[in-house]
Amino acid sequence: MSKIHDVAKRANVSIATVSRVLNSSDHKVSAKTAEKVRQAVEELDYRPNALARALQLNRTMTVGVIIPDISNHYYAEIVRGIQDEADKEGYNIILQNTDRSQKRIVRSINLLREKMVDGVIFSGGIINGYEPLSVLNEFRERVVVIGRHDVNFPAVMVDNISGASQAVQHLIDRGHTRIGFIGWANDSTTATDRLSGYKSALAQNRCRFDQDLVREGRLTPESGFVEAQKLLSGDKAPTAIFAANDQMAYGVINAAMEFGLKVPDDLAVVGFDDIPLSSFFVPPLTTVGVPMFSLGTSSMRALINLISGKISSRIKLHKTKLIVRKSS
Amino acid sequence: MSKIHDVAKRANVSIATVSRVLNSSDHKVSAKTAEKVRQAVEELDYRPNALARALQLNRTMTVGVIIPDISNHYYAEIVRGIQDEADKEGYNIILQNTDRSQKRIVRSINLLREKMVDGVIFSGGIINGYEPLSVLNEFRERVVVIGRHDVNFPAVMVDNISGASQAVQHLIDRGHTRIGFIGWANDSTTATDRLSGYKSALAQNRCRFDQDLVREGRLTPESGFVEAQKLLSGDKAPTAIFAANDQMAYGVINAAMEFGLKVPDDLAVVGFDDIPLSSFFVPPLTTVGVPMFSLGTSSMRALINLISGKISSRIKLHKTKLIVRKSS
DNA sequence: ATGAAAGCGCTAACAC
DNA sequence: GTGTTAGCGCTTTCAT
Repeated sequence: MSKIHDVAKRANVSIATVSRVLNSSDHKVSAKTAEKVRQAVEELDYRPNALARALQLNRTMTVGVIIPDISNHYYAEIVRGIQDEADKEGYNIILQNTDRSQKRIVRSINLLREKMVDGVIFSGGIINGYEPLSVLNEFRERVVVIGRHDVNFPAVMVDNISGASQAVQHLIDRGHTRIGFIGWANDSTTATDRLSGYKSALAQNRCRFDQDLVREGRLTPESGFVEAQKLLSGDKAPTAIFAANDQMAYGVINAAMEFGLKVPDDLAVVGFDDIPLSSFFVPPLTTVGVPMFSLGTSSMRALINLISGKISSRIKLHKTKLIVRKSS
Repeated sequence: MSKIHDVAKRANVSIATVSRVLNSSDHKVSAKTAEKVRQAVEELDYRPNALARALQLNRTMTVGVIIPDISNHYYAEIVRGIQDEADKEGYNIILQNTDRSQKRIVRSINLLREKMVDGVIFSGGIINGYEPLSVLNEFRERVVVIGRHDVNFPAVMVDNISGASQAVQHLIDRGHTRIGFIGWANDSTTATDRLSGYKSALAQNRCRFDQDLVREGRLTPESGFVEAQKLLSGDKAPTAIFAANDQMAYGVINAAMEFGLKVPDDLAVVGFDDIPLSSFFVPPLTTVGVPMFSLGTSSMRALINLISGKISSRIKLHKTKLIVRKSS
């Protein structure tokens, strides 16, 4: 692996000169010398050592991305957005999965500190009022959070309240009044916001809110299946179920079949997220589309702005979109 | 951000001593001094600068992972496996998406070279006989490839031939003789192997191979839909279709509905991969399970062995498993 | 327009 | 058992 020194020797110049032409510094270098250097670089297939460069410049051009789980489509899509945007500006990312574990979040942050990342994007898991928050503060003005607004960092989020409200309004428009809701444990603003939207649509239409119709799943098809069974086996079963994510909605549809209920005739089902398979599910799932890719790009954009000292608005709210298909 | 110097000063020792206790070097340090140092580290919340460390040690403890697209479940799951294994040994990964573009593959590899990664795991996209191959060679003994054996690197792969063959055998056992196949463009060994398995099962059972029954999709539900339509509208339509991945199988099932065909009664459908939603599809999809997570862990393990100079077998073949559900 | 040399934060060889 | 120092590969100030 050749170093700047080798290039300098081959081009008969000093390493300072090599550095100058490679970084197109404002220091003038004669065209002829520059050409010689470029030639040598080519011949040696020289690549500057990013480590040495970063150490000197105090800029690694890499950012940390902390998420619960990359094998979850939601985060995978966000990460893709982050990377595409990062790529444009020459940034790379180091990915950390936390499975929402407090301990792993702290470990991840500390590791990213050691690796001297230029900033971090955080999504998923609790960070408020806990150790992670203080550790994250080490990054000061270089943190962007996806999906939470209850924390003192710039945030990129989805308007979950209005999204959920739209979904429920749609169901009400279809004539439903007993609408079940399957959410998940309320340690996340996403979960509570979707529940709020559900409640608010109900209230706006003077439908009675019934605590027996709301259940907590665990975001998996399995849990959607289980909770739907409970909802459906009561004596006052709902005629429609709004699942707070698509995967649970799949479980709901399966449960409906189990009960001999036709979707959407006997039971209408609406999901949330619009993951890629939802349009090919049988029946194709009505759902609230979340622009995950855009969440990724815009969080990365915000972070780049932060890093380069530009101020950007502290909260960017992304709109959802109701996608009506055959399950409702 | 405090540095080793600050710690040394606070503990009243030299930086060498600090370094020693932090790296538990075999150089002896008295228990009392060590304690003083640890105290200072704690108080200052000191974290060693990994850049400086890596520059000195010529080891970054990060590896590059090159894949087509993280938003594709298949790769997301592999990456999760890679990361979990990497974590155990203190490695981190830098992720590169290439969308199988030749140019982006080369760019990625060069970037990873600059970042001085300790090794790379490569999956997806063509690398044989092209520029990428020669660039990858820069990493010499520190490359592991997932899914190809036609290239001169240690490889971790899936036994696609026997997997496909199992699937087709299953269909034949169910009484089918006209079995359609939807694969994809044959620039990938995965694609050709799955086709080979299909053919070999046919041959073993003395079923005639009919070129009209094999089609090429593009791995998406949409393309599965389209190709299935073509298969189904011919005058000698198959009674079963084996799609070379689950997503295309979803499309096939949708096409069947379009034709008023009941699955599995009028048309049996088998997929490949077993992505998480397949068990909740309607009907639940019969498919060939690919151990993606294990592909990830075992490729990372192989790479770690390579890095630490241990020899490991050059090819590790992972078995698939036929999962019979309701679509066949 | 070009070169010499300091220094980014760390490890390890060498002194004592 | 502890300290001093060279050097990892680069950028940049200061000379010339």
